[in-house]
Amino acid sequence: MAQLELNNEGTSERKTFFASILLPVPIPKAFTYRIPKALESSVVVGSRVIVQFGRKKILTGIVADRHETPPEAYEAKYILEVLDGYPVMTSLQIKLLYWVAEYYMCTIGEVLNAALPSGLKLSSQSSIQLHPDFDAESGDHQFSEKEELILNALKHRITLTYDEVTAVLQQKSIYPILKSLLTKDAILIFEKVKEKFKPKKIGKVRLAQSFIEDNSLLEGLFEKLEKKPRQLEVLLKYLQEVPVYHHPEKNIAGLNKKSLIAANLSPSSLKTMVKNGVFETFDEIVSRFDHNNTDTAPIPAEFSPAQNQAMGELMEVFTKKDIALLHGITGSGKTEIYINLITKNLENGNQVLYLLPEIALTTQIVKRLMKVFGSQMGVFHSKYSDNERVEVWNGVLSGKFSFVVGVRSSVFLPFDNLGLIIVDEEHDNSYKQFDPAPRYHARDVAMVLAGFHHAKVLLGSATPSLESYYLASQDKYGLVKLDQRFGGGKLPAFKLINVLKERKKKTMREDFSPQLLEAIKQALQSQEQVIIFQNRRGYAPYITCEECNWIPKCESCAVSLTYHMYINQLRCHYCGHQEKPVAACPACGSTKLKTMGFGTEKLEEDLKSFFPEATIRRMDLDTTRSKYSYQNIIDDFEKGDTDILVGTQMLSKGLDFGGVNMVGILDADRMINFPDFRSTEKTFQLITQVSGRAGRRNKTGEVYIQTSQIDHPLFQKITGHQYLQMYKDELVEREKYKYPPFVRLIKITLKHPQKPICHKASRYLHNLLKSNLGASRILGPNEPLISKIRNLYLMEIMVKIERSKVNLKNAKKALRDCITAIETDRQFKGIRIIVDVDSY
DNA sequence: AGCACGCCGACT
DNA sequence: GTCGGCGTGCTC
Repeated sequence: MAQLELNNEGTSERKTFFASILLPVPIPKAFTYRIPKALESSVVVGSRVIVQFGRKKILTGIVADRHETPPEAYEAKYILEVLDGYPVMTSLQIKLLYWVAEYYMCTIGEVLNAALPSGLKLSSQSSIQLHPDFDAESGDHQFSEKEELILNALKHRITLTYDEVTAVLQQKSIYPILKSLLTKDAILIFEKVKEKFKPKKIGKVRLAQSFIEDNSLLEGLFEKLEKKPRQLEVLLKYLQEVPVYHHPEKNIAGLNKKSLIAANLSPSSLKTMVKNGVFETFDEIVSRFDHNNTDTAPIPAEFSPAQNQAMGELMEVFTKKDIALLHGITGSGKTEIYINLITKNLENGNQVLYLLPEIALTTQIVKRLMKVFGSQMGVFHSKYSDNERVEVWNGVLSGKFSFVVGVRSSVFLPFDNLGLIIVDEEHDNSYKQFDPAPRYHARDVAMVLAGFHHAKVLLGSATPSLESYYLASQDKYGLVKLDQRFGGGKLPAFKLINVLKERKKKTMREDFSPQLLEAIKQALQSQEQVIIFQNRRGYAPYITCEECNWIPKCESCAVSLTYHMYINQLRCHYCGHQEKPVAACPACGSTKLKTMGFGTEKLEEDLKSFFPEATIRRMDLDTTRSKYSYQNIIDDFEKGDTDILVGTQMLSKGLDFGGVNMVGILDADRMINFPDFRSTEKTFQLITQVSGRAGRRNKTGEVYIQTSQIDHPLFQKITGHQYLQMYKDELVEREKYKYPPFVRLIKITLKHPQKPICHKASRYLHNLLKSNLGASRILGPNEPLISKIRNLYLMEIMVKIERSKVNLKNAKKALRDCITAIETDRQFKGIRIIVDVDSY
């Protein structure tokens, strides 16, 4: 009987398993592959696999699902290989990817592309080699001259990549020739796959094991080396560092090659000893994140009464709600509260994610958190290399990092047990990804992620976004306030300067009012540091000819070129195009060219001439491109080496300086008048944040704002620290004109190299949308402020959807259909349509 | 997105 | 005739 059953089992059709594979390509679906029997147990949800995609491409994919239904329309290909012995993604993560793709209207592949560090992606490169059975002398085939060229090249090089073949042939079309060689069995085509992630290794040495097992051998060694003093030195140094007599087990771990040789010992002696079998060398894989200070410090200062109360309220709120907004003014000590909450969560065995805007991350706060949380904390930063990112990813996966501080893309890390997500500086718009899809908002994704994990979310800001504050006031989120500065510090005092008046009186020196200059002088005299804020980089936003008003423009974008003096270049801030400024106007020949407007670079230069004694530095995109330059500028300022720091909005993010007492804000008008429904909110946030850098514990900080609209109502709210008032007034406006938070905004951008086609397509799309969604929901089409970028003409359409889920889903479906209709219309061939959900 | 394949003009 | 241009359609 038993035999029979066994037979049955053997002959009955064996189950074949299939897997849906996510591939990092912008195609809106998963692909079904067959799981080979040998890999049946290792292919699980979240596994990283290698598959062939198309004729030759080989890609890394992620298993999203396993099932037994064979696809009907085609024959599934086999999964070629499973990388890693464990899944690199969790099922919750995959769920999140699908949510992001759905919500932000992009493909799952695009989301995967953003989520997976590129070090975890494999790419393949096609190469050719001689066919092993190929005999050049046999004369079975005739080869053309070009085919001979390739065969010859393959005699010298074992393999050639396609690029190299192109180089050998000096022509672009290589495929027919390769095909011909292939049919003649002269070559093989294969794919070279390379793993990008390289673990960091350090070279180490240790004594050969025989010396450890037998002490007498070691004694003998000393005798042998008596006449070789250089080698003896090496041996003695090693024994000094690794006391194998008393602790023989320490020999296994060995010693860093570098530290052995560092003490002026001879590398060649060591080499000889390795050759003679005294020492053996080996590599140790180490983490790129081994912090030299693993000593953790306890939570520093005691809570102030205000902090204590806020903490209590937060704990209370979290028993009822999953999301809380901590509205704490600058300097009120939000970080201590965060640390306390993080600690509590980690003690409960939960993971914690702490999100920060990009540039706030390089600074003090990371150092401080590192002191508290030590090696269980991972840092995920955009300036990190691929290898470093893969290590953080793996660290989260393995449990090494239970706490991650990171930028927006860290919402995609492989957490499996989150207890808390903190979104600090919640209002900051760098949480929203603009350019390549997925155009996601990390704060909003974080809330969904937290929902999957049943985790809490804490949003923190001194100037909360209108959206968050509105939801908090609607009781959707808990709201906790912290409105006293830690240690009794005072909020800065504002002084508004009417530049119109000063201009009339002709008292302005370049772009500085006499009041501002006097204040800077005073501050410098009392050894205080000064921050000057101007939200525009470069020297001058444009140059113009005094005779004919000609302005140099970018050849591929509809913008004037910004003049950068330090490199004497005109630069386009949209496409990066650079050119040398002309000496004479090409329109009229006049040499009277002057710079107009001002950026940080000009302010820096002017200040240098006004205050030649002072050390002045500049912080903007141009001075912070490299990995550590930002840190260096901050460090120098903290140390007091810099007297005046001129900078763009970078200055507003997460910095905390002790020595600053005054801040100057130039050209506030430009921010207020920016044509964007958020300009009021953004200006308020930016000025409040920059002002927050001013003021020490014992002294009230001063903030000088230069404006030509001194009566603008926003200034009263800023100078009076009236967030609530701003919020109320702004909400009235937003409701009246139907803007967020009352609706969801979806921005559609159409791009085409020909202006008429772009405009026509946008009109067609507009009409389609109107008839599908109702005219009141559609705005535009508008030509954006910058109507052409990189030789593509732009048009924008805004869609407004009421805040209810049913509407949003239906609306997106309709939107999708309308866009597809335009995309497939032959008259609009080449049109690119970009959808940005919750556009900023 | 790549990258084949196919059809078409232009140049040794 | 080949070479390279670009338009079109597919990828499990």
